[in-house]
Amino acid sequence: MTDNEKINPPISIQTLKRLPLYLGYLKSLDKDEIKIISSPIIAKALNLNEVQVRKDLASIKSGGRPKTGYLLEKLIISLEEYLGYGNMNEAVLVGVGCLGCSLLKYNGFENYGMKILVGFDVDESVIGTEINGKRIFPISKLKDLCQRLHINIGIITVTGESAQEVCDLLLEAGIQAIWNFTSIQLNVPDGIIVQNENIASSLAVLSKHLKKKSKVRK
Amino acid sequence: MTDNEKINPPISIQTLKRLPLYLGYLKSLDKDEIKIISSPIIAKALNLNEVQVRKDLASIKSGGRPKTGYLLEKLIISLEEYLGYGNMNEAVLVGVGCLGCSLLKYNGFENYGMKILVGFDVDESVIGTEINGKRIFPISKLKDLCQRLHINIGIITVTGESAQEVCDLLLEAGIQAIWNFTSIQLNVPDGIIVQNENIASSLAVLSKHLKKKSKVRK
DNA sequence: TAGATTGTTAATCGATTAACAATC
DNA sequence: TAGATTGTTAATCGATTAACAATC
Repeated sequence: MTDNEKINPPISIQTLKRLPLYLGYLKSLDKDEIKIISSPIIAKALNLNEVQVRKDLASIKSGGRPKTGYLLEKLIISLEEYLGYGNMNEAVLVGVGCLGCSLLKYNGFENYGMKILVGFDVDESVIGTEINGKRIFPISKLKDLCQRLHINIGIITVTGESAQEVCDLLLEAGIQAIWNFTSIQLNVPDGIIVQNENIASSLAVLSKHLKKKSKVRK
Repeated sequence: MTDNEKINPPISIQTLKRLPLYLGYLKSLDKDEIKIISSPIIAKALNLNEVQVRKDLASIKSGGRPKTGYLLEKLIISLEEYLGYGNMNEAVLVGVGCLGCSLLKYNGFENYGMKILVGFDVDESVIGTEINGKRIFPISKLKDLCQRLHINIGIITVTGESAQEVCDLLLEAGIQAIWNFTSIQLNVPDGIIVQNENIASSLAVLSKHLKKKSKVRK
């Protein structure tokens, strides 16, 4: 453990995932009307336990005050700072199919500190075109371009069959984090993070729940 | 606890989410070549603990045999059965924007036991059109149509501002499960499941990881 | 029989929740 | 001061991992 970690223990991944929820809720409030907000109110709005909210917020230096609560504006700034929404991470996307295309078109990522610069594909018919201002390059240019642009994040929206291949290519190009939209489990070396966006897992939870309900009804 | 639960304890949500991963991996294997598969092999392929794999597979009746392992074909069938990939859940999608459109175009859901029947929107220019064979209706038809078709799942791909409104409408129409692609936390009564597909949370994990790495490198 | 693997019981680990002191 | 709220320490809960008996 480094000295830094002794003083600022790393927050849990669960807490980290909740921080954007807090931020989203706080930003939805009317800043002119509400100056101060408390953990019980946040907890109620987001269906969370109020102790959990306090603990989460305490883990970033949120400056809450006993009796008073948290200063709304200050809390928003703390969260944005912690989540790094100020300094943009740059990404490339590989696989400009149906899903890839809609991610390229989506402009909301920039609110979360990520910007997709370019796309890659093998399909001649999309290479050279622009989608939402983002140029599509042949996959042969991937390594060179990523290295030159110092890209950190690779988004994989190809089919399952080519996912690992694309992943390896991205790693060769020096990418540090992968956002995986395929249902394949990617093999990466230690230190590289893979975030899986797994539709099948979500659907499994949904449909199991439905099945249970229909059984109860019978 | 019901008698049924005493005999077949409900599996944990974590296990449930991993089942599609097992299935995907097993299906990717060559059935002609591989007849039998063991937990250490599955675990290695998916970067999981082998005890976890065994426990997960034991929770559905997978019929593994000591010394031998699991019969590949039988295991696939057990998983598909448990996940209910045989009987289709029917869904509607509300919000035919950029993301909604690409979900309508995506045909992979049917492999996971879900079928989107129709879409809804307020935008006159999309109402009446078809996307991938799915008709788009005005939102005023939502309640009637969902009730008549006995729809179970509602997919919300509208903007955050109208998300709760749409959610309430879906609940009125008798929907039992909601797949929420907005970053809003939806309020639903007990017994309704909401599965959040939260891009902001995923990005928070990715970018925190990158920040830590760049610090270490300094 | 010996070796390999499953399935289960016990131990460990981590996250959530409860209790409570500190504080404005 | 009394009441409300934060932040932290302790207790609980649930999931993962380890140990091991059962078995082919």
